[in-house]
Amino acid sequence: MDNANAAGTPEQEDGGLRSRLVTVGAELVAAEGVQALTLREIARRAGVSHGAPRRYFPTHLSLLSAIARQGFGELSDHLAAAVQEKSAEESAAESDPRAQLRTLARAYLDFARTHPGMYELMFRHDLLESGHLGLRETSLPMFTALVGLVAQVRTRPEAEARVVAGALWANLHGTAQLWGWGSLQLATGADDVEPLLHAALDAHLGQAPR
Amino acid sequence: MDNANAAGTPEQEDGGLRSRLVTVGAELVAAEGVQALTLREIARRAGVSHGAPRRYFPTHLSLLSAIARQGFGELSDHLAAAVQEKSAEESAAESDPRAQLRTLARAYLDFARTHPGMYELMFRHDLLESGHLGLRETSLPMFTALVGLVAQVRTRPEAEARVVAGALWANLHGTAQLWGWGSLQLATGADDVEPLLHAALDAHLGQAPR
DNA sequence: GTGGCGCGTAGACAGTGTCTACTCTGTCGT
DNA sequence: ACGACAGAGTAGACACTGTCTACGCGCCAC
Repeated sequence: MDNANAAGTPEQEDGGLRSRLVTVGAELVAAEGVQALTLREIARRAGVSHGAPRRYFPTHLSLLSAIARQGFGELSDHLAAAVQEKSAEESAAESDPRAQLRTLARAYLDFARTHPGMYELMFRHDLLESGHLGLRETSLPMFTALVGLVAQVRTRPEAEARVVAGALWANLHGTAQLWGWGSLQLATGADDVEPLLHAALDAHLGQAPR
Repeated sequence: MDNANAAGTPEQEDGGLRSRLVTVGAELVAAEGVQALTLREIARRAGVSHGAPRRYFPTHLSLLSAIARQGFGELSDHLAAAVQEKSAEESAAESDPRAQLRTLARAYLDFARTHPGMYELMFRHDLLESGHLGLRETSLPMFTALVGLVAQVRTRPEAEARVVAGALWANLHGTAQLWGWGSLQLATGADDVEPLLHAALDAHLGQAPR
């Protein structure tokens, strides 16, 4: 955990088995889902014996936690890229926090839709080390950024921005999860997330002047 | 599956191993969480060999689905009891749909908080049979009731009631899940769900005249 | 050279879900 | 009355999992 390429180096430094295991795990969960994330299967795909990962990850959960940590990084990148791209194509108001929140929320649901396995892993707390530092270190900054944007919009001044941000996050997460399972399609009869996304945004941020 | 006590009889008819397995499973998940819901452990606690459940449940997932089905029934009862009790103590307006939605949402979060293991199982789609009829049969009526109440409130007429109801459900589910994991406490700094519950209700139903 | 040590292998162990062969027991047809 | 039979549960095997331990191999310092 305090190794050279533990947190500093963002991508695999090719040689290291540690990062290779994480990369292989990320590919595996994307290809075959959480169920396929067996310790032995990851080791197999990395081309090592089933005992090798233990040198770097004392437990199966710690390896999965490292994979989920990379997932949070990917999510963070995905969100950052979305707002940047959006603010680039609409050259004018990059400072509109409401528009930023809109693209942020859309990108969040988009990530969950396009990376279902990884997103599931990221919130399967029974598969992650409870006190894993990396997870909170990676996810908390995203949330505080969300709080900052919500505070700028301030549709409901009496409610603390953190609470509104938390409620919005919970709404997005619930939507992602129930949609991923198919429950929301069945319940609402819709075949597109957009209406639910708009409902969540309008609800927590107030009616949009779209 | 087409046995006598398959779906018709609501509670255990004492003798039957089938219902005993479900009961034992429900107790086990309440006591020790989803991880403890092993086929062999359930059989052990039911006092039979590990092969016995196979006579009634062809697969581990089908047994877990039956347990989750009972969980949805318990949730339904819990919600019904809450609104009934509330409308009884406030003798006057039992017809106020907004108040009913309020107690409904509170009861939903309360169930998730007091039955964490069962609630987790109910939404662990990887542990449930995908096409299990009983689950949808039990959960869909609850949702249509929710839709009916939302339609009566009609804060946002342009949005379909089903979409608003779906968004509200997603919000509640996300809150329950993230709160159960501790993420929302860490993010918002709160130690009580109430603010998040109020935020969700105010957001989706409009500011309350409380 | 030789001892240590990082790094990975190989095997054992208990536990799991599934499958199959078997026993027991009560009921029914003749 | 008696044997066939179907329902219900047992017992053991199999492949697979995560963890643990003992064992090699290669490389570097001294």
